[in-house]
Amino acid sequence: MSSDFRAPKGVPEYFPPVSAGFLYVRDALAAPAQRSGYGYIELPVFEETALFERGVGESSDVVSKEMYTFTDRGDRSITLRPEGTAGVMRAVVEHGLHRGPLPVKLWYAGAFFRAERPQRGRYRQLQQVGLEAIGSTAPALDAEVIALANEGFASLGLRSYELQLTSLGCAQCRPIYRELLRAFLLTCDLDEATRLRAGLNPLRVLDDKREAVQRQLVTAPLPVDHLCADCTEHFASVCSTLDLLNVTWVANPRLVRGLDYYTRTAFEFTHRGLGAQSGIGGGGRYDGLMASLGGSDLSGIGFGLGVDRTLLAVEAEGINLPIAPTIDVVGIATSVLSQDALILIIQRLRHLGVRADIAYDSRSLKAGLKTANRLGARWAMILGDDELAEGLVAIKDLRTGEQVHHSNDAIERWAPSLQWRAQSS
RNA sequence: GUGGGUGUAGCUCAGCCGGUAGAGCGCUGCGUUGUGGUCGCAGAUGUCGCGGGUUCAAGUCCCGUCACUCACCCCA
Repeated sequence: MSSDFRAPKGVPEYFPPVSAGFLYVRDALAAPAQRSGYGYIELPVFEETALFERGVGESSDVVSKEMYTFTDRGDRSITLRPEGTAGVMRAVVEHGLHRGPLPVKLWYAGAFFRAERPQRGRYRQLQQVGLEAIGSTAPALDAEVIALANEGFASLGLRSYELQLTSLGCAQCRPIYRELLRAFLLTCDLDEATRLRAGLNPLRVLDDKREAVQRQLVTAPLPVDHLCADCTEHFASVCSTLDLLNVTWVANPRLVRGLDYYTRTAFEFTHRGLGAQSGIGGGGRYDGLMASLGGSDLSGIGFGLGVDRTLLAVEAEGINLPIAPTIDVVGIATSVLSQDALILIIQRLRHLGVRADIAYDSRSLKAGLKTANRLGARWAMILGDDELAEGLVAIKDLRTGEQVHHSNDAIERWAPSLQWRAQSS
C-alpha cells in the first residue's frame, strides 16, 4: 500500500494459492490439443507492427486503438502481440512449416496485450491458449477444433457456458453480402461512430449490444442467408460433425468476430457469471490470411481461449479444482547436529517424489510443528539428537496426531506413504 | 475515450447529527521439559489515498486530484 511501485494498470497477477488454479486451467485448456496431433510453437511476444495491421485488419478496434506499439532503437515500429494467429502464420511462412504434411497443427500459450480500459475479465495483459490448423478446408477439421475447445472447458467441470456458431461466408459470397448490409445500414438511424463502422466494416455492426441499435437490425440481412453454395455445404457439414461428436451448440447468425480475417466458420464460447465480458474463447476459419501476409494461399482454422476468464468462470461456478497440496512433509530439526542429517533426508524424499520442505527458522519443536501445520503439510518429520543416535526419524501425522518411527536408511520403503494425492472435487 | 461506485490495520470491513480510530480474521508471545491444529491470556500494527477549504475541532462536511473498481465501446 505504501510501497513505491505498483503493478501496471490492468495487469492481473496470480500468486499462491490462486496461481495453482491458473496453471491448472491453462494446462487443462491445452491438453486436448496435445493429444490430437498439435505440436507446440513458441513465438515472440512482439512483432513488426505491420504484421498485425495487415493480418488482423486495420479497421478492427484491436488494431485501430488497442495495440501497444512503440519504436525500437533501430527505428522499427514494434507491437506487443494482441492475438496469436498472425504470428503463427508469419512463422509458418517464414520457416516453411507448411512444406510437410497438411494440415500443420500447432498450439501455443502465453501473454497477449491490448491497451483497453480494464474491467472485470478484461485485462491489458491477457493469457491465452490457442491452436491453429493450417492447410485444409475440411469441415471436419473445423469441427475438431471446436470440439477441442469444448473438451478443454468441459474437462474443468464447467457447465454454464454456451457455444455459439455461425458462418461468415467466403471471398465469393461475403463481398456481395457486405454491400447488401451496408446498403441496409444506410437506412438506419445510427450514431456517428457506428455509421463510420458501417462504412468500414459493416459486419461489425451486427453484434452491437445496444438495444437501440439491435431494434433496427431485426430485419437486417444476415450472413448465413447469403452464403454461396460451397459455404452453405461447408457450414452444414461442420454442424453435422459437431452433432456427431456430441458437441452442443447454438446458432447465432449475428455472431461477428472482432478480427477481420475470419471467413466461413466463426464461433464463440460464452459464460454467464463473468460480468460484462462473457467471452471465454472463440475462433474461426481464416482462409485468406496467409496469402495476405505474402505466403501461399493456405486456409486455416484456429481458436484462442482466455485463461484469465476461464479461471473466473471456474470460480463463478464454485468449482473446486483437484489441485495437489504444495507440500506433503515438513522436516523439523531440533538441534544443530540433526540439521545436516535432516537436509539430506529431505533431499532424498524430494528425489523420490515427495513434496518436502524444511522449517528452517523454527526455534523450537513447537514452533516447527506450528510452521508445518501452517504450510499445509499432512506430515511433520522430526529429527532430533535422540532419533539421530538411533538412525531413525519420527513421522507425525498432523491430522490424526499419530507418530511413528522409521529407519532413515530405508527411506525408499516408507517415502511412498508420505504422498498425499489430490482428490477430485 | 464516456459514465457510475469505492478509497480506514496484512485481509474483510464498522465508524450515526463533526469531538483527536475500532471489530473479526491473520500475526507475535505465554499457558510443558521435544509436540502443531482446538481453547484461554497477553501484545504489536494505521501519513483514515493525496492536496486544499470550512470549523475551536475533519476519517466524518465542501472542492480538487490520484488510484482502484464496475459498466459502455470492444474483446479472451
